[in-house]
Amino acid sequence: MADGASDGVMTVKDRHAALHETLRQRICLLDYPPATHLSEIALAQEFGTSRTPVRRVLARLEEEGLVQSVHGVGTIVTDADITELEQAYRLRVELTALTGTLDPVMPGDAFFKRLQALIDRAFEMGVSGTPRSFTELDMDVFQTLLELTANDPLRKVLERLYYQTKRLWLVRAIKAELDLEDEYRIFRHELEAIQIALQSGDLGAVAQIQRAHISMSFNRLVRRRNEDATG
Amino acid sequence: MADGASDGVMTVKDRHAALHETLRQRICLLDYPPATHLSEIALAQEFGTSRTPVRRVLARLEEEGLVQSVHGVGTIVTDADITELEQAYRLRVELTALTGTLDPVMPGDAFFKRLQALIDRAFEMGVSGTPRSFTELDMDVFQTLLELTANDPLRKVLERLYYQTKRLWLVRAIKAELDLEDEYRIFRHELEAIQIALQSGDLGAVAQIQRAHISMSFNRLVRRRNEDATG
DNA sequence: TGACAAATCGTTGTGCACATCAGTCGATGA
DNA sequence: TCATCGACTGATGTGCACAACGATTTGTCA
Repeated sequence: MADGASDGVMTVKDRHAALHETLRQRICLLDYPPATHLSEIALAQEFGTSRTPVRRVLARLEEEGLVQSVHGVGTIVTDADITELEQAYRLRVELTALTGTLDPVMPGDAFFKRLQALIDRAFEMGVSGTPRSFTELDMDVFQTLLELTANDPLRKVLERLYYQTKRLWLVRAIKAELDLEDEYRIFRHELEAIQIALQSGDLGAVAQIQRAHISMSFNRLVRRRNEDATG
Repeated sequence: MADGASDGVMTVKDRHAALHETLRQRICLLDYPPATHLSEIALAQEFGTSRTPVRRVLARLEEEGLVQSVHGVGTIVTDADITELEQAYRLRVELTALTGTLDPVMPGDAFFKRLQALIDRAFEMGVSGTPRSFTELDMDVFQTLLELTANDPLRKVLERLYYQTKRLWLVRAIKAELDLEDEYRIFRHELEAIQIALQSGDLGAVAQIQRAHISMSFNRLVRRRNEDATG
C-alpha cells in the first residue's frame, strides 16, 4: 500500500492515514461487524501507540458515519441500514455519472494492464470466491476506476460514499440473501463493458456504465428486502 | 443559533459543533485571513477550555480544507486560490443542480416568510452594504435554501463545498476587484427568481436557478482574474 | 420475593506535562 | 564582513492521569 513517502520514513500524517485506512477496511469487510464496541485502549496497544492518535482517527471515522462515539458508553460501529443509507446511495449514483464530465482523464498503458489484471482476478475467482474476497476485489476496482477523474473533491466524496454504502451488499451476501452467482456474473460483465468503453476512449460511457450498475445493485438490494418482508 | 438541545444544556457534541461553526465563520468572513497563524493555546483560553477540544475542531477544519496544521510550524489558514478551488467550484455547480432531483421538499409557510425577510434584508442593504455584511446575508440564504432538499449526505457535501469556495468572492470583493453594484443587483435578482420558482412549486427550477448563478459567479471571478493578468 | 437505590465498573472526554520538530537569532571563526 | 553552526523559541504531536458519564450489578428494605 502507498503508505509513506518514497523513502521508508513514516511521518505523522502517514501513520494517521494508515491507521484510518486499516480501521475503515476492517469495518467495511465486517471484521468489525455493526454494533461492535471498539476499545481505544486495545487499538492503541495493537498499533503500539497511545489513545490520542487513535481517538483522532476514530473522530474522523465518526465524521464519515462508520462509527459513533458516546460518552460513557463506547465507540460503536454503526449499523448498515438500507433505509438510512438510501440517500447516500442515490447521491453516489449521480456523482458517479459526474466522473465522466468533471475532469475526466484518459489513462495510460499501465492503467489498462492493471484493469486487465483485475478482470483476470474476477474470472479466476469464478463462483468459488467468498463474499469477502469479492468485496476486496470490488474495492480495488473502485480505487482503480477513481483515477479516471482528476477532480479531487469529487474523488474524496465518492470514496466516502463508497465506504459508507459498501457494507450493505456484504452483509446481505454473507447472510445468503443475494444470488451470489448472479452478482458475480453481473460484475464480470460490468468490468468487460468498462474495458470496451475505455478502449473506445469514451470516458463518459465508462461513467454511465458504472452509474447504471450501482443503481441496479441498489435495486437488487431493495427488491430482496421487499421480498423477504412479504414472504 | 440552534446550539444545544431544547433545554439549556450544552452537551459535549454541542460545544464541539459550536466551536467548529464559530471558527469556520471567522475563517470564511476573513476575520482570520489566509495565512493567519491560529494558536491552539490562545483559542483554548478564549473559549475557556484546553487544547484538546480545540485540536479536535482544528483537525476537522483541516479535513475540510480551511486550515493546515504542520508539526513545528503551526496551524495556518489556507489560501483561497482560485486555481486550486476550481474543481470544488465546478463540483458545487453540479451538486446544486441535484438538489432539485434528490429528495426535494416543498417548504411550508414559515419558510416563505423567512425567505421574504432575507429578500428584504437584501434590498435594505442596497449598495451601502459591505462585502462582509453581504457575505453574511449570502450565508443565511444558503443555509435556508439548503432546507429544500432532505438528502442529508447531499446537504453535508454542499455545505462543505460552499464554505470552501465562498472566501474566493469575499477576498476579491474586499480588494475591490469586483463590480459590487453588479454583484448585489444580480444577487437580488436571483433571490426574486427563486421566490417566483418557489411560488410556482417548481423545486427543480429553483435548483437550476441556483446552479446558473453559482456558475456565473465563478465565471465573473475567472474573467476578472484574466483581465487583471492581461491588463 | 420483588423493587428500588446506591455503589461499582468500564468507557469516552479533558487537562496537563513532555517529546518532537521547524524556523530564527546570535555567537564564533575564517 | 560574511558564512556557518548551534542553541533557543514557539509550535504541533503524544502519553498519561483524572474527570464525567452511562450501564450493570449488588445490596437492602418492604
